[in-house]
Order: sequence, then C-alpha cells, then structure tokens
Amino acid sequence: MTESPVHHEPPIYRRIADRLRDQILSGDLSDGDRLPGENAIMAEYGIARATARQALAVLINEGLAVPRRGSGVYVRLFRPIRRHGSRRLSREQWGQGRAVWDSDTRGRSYTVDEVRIERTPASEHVARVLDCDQAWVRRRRYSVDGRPVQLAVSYFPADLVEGTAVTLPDTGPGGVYARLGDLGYSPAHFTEEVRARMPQPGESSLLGLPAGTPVIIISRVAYAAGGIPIELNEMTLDAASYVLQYDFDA
Amino acid sequence: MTESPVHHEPPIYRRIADRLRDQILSGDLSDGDRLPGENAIMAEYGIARATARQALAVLINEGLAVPRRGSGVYVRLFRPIRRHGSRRLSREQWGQGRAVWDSDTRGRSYTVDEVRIERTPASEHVARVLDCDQAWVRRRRYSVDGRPVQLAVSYFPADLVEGTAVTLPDTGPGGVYARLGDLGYSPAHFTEEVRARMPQPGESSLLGLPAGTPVIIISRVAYAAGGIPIELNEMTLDAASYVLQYDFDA
DNA sequence: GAGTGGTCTAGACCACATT
DNA sequence: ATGTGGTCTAGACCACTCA
Repeated sequence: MTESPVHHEPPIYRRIADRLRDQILSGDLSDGDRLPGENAIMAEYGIARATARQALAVLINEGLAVPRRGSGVYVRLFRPIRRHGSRRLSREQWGQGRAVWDSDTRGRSYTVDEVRIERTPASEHVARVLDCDQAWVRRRRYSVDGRPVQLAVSYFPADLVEGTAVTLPDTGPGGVYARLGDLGYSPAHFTEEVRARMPQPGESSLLGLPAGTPVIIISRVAYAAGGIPIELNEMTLDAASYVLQYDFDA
Repeated sequence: MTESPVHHEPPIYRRIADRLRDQILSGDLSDGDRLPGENAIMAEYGIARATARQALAVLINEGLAVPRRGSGVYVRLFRPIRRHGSRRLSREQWGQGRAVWDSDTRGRSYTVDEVRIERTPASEHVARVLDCDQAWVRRRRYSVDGRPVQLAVSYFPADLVEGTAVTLPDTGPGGVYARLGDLGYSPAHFTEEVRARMPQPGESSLLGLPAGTPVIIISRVAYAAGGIPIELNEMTLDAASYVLQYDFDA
C-alpha cells in the first residue's frame, strides 16, 4: 500500500474566508464596504448556497463583518473609547463634582438609561465581597453617540447607604463616590478584575452586539480607608468599543 | 387586510441552543460533560442534520461548548490564571532574580517555546512608541500545564540593548528587566492598554483556541526614569485562561 | 465497525431592504 | 419586483474516535 502524502488543503469555505479576510485586513475592503453576497460567491466559485454562507459566517463570527438583512454583508467599523483605569477614579474627578464618565468620553455625547435601583438580599458573591446581608443595587446602561457600549451594576452595603442619595436616581454632583465621601467613606483604593468572553443572549441584545463581538467584564471593588469595601461594580463592555488603559509604577 | 400580530418565535435552532445553554449555565450539564450529539438532536426534535448542527454551532461560538471530532460536543472547562497588573512588575520581583511569570503561575508548571529573537527595522508603530529606527524583537509562547495560553512579542531600542543578554535566548537572573537595570535603565513606570477581540487564524492555531474564544490583547510600554521608553510588549492571551487584576489608589 | 463531527450539494420558503 | 440574508430539508461522502 502506498501512503500518499495528502496535502490536506483547507476546505473551500475556509479558503474563501481567508481570501476575504486578507482583503479586509489589507484595507482593500475597508470600513463599511460591502462584501460579495451569497449569490456572488456561489457563482464565482461554483458552490452551493450553504457553503457560501459558511464562508461568510467565519468572518461574521470573527467580528470582521456584519450582516444586514435584505442588504448585504459589510465590513465592520471600530472607534474605541479609551478608558483610563486610574486617572478616571482619581480624587480630583469626583471631588470636583464631575462624573467619572466625563473622563472617558472626552467630548463625545453619552446617555444613561435602563436605570433600575432596588434593595435586595445580597447574593453569596456580593455578601462575601461587601461583607453584608442586604445590598442596594444600581443598574444602568451607558450609550455613546447613540450606541449602547456598557452595562453596569453597582452594589452597596445597605446599612451604609440607607436613606442617602445613593439610593436615588439622581445622586447629585460628583456621583455616588462623592456621596460615600459625605458619609465619611471616601474611596481610597480600587481593585479591578478584567475578563473577556463571548456575550450571553441578554447581554447581546441590551448592547446590540453583532455576532463575533466579545464582551469585557470588569469587576471593581472600591475600598474606603482601612480596607472597608464600599462598592462592588460589575461592568459589561462591548469589547469593540473599548480600550482600557492602566498606568502604574515599578 | 387583517394584520395578524405574529409572535415571532425564535427559530428552532435558537430554542434548542437556549435550552442547552440553560442546562450548562445552571450546572445541569457541567465541565466536560457530553452534550446530545447531532443525531440525538435530530431525533428528539425531528429536524434535519443542518439544523441540529446550527444549534450546536451557537453554543460553540459562544465558547460554552467544544466539539471533538469523532467523539461528541462537550461542555467547556475553565480555570483562569490570575495575572496581577502591578504586583507582578514590582521592583522586588525582578530585583530578586525571579522571572515575572513566577508571580502569575503560583506553582502551576509553565514552559516557554517558539522563541525567536531578531533585529529588525522598527515598524511605524514601534518606531513611534520607542523612538528608534531599529529594534531587537523577542517572540515567545507561554504554556501552563501543557496548554498554550499566551503569545508575547517584546521590542527594545536596538542602540540600547545591542550586545547585551537582552539579545540572547537566556537573559539571566531577573530577566530582561534586570538586564535593562544593569544598563542604568531600570523600568520605573508602565502603561498597559487592554483590548479584546476574536482571534485571527494564526493566533488561533498557535494558542490552540477552540471557536468562540476571544483573545485579550495587552500592549505594555515600560519607561525608565525620565520617561524614556525601553520596551514595548504586545501580548495575546487566551481569554478563557486569564483574569487580569489591577490595583490602584484614588 | 459503528458512531461522531466536518464538509458539501440542490433544492425550498420566508422576511426584509432597496429600487 | 428583485435581490438579500435567515431558516430548513434530505440527502451524500469523508476523517476521525472509540469500543
């Protein structure tokens, strides 16, 4: 028996996807350009519908292309927000009555909606981090230039913030950190945990994410002097809309 | 004409995927368990092959499941490495002859391979960051418990490191940062930019990533005293294998 | 050898967008 | 009205895994 050294070429749909990807990455096809449609690909390569679709699905799942029903498949566009991990939370920010978010958006317009505030029993995870049984929870969604980019959920120890503006939709100048300062619990230290994964359906729809877009999960704990935890903030960011920046010394 | 208020139920493949996702997220199916195969799904729902595949593709592209040829589709397992953004780069680390990586792995075994070192003309981006025309480039791949988890490429100004151990495979105790210290350019400050996106094919194969796994891109610049840039390090991490941690004060 | 996932064909009907 | 992507059927052959 002769062993033929099979070359194992990649399947057709991969080769088509590779070819289109090259055109995108080389700038041959650029932001917003229309890719060849399913019919065009079928004709050009003489293949079946499903195979052409498969090729396009590769690029869509890589986040390089976005399908528009009844119109075509288009090269995706990016313009991330730069989020400064430390500067944005410096004392000067909220000390001067400015919202933390002003630091990120740098002139671009942003809105907050889907705000929900409630008092609930702390989940196991929240109870462990904040060392409390009951928590006030603030949920909201941030949009920049009309596009949703972040979901955020903040937890506060209920005993600490009960009856303060932290439990109200409008937290006043400087936001919740200024209010916590009023209570004698100014944030002194933060830890952020950063993860990335594919979104779950609820996250996808709230953020309006096309397929192939991961989310960045930031879990931040704020501590007052003495290491007292005062806030747990779980953020879900559209990864295509963000660059996180951290500065630190050796 | 009567407008019937169509309810728009999600398509079958979505409903199947949703059902399986629930079982995974609820722990009903847990790490490493086998999902129902294509044939089982076809039979259970009375649908065609392609539709059953489509349902499984959803979970695979969400990073929740991993297909194994000839065997089945399995629930994916996680156990991330915790990477401390600041502690790991403290002066004590490399000052004591310990590699930065020892801080991350905490006892787990790790290996480095695919090492390539060369001197090249600096790309536009590298030239802008490091302010130089020629750069020494160190590429390598890190694996933990036998699985590749990170690709890294470091750039150094060629004039600065020419003829030092920075250009050799073995950089000696304390690694490149200790060597830069020997030259009078100890790292004093770092900035890290963090992004997340879907991997490109080369990254996928070098990291052995299953579909549905994003990568985290960390772009770090090290500065010596006086703000002199001495290293640009571009890292590509398997997002499923990492949690990044950053600590900072208000 | 039986079962599994990977690739592919050749049709079909639908909702939607654009012209 | 035409073309687009979205969903689905009913087959087929292959490479691979596992018992």
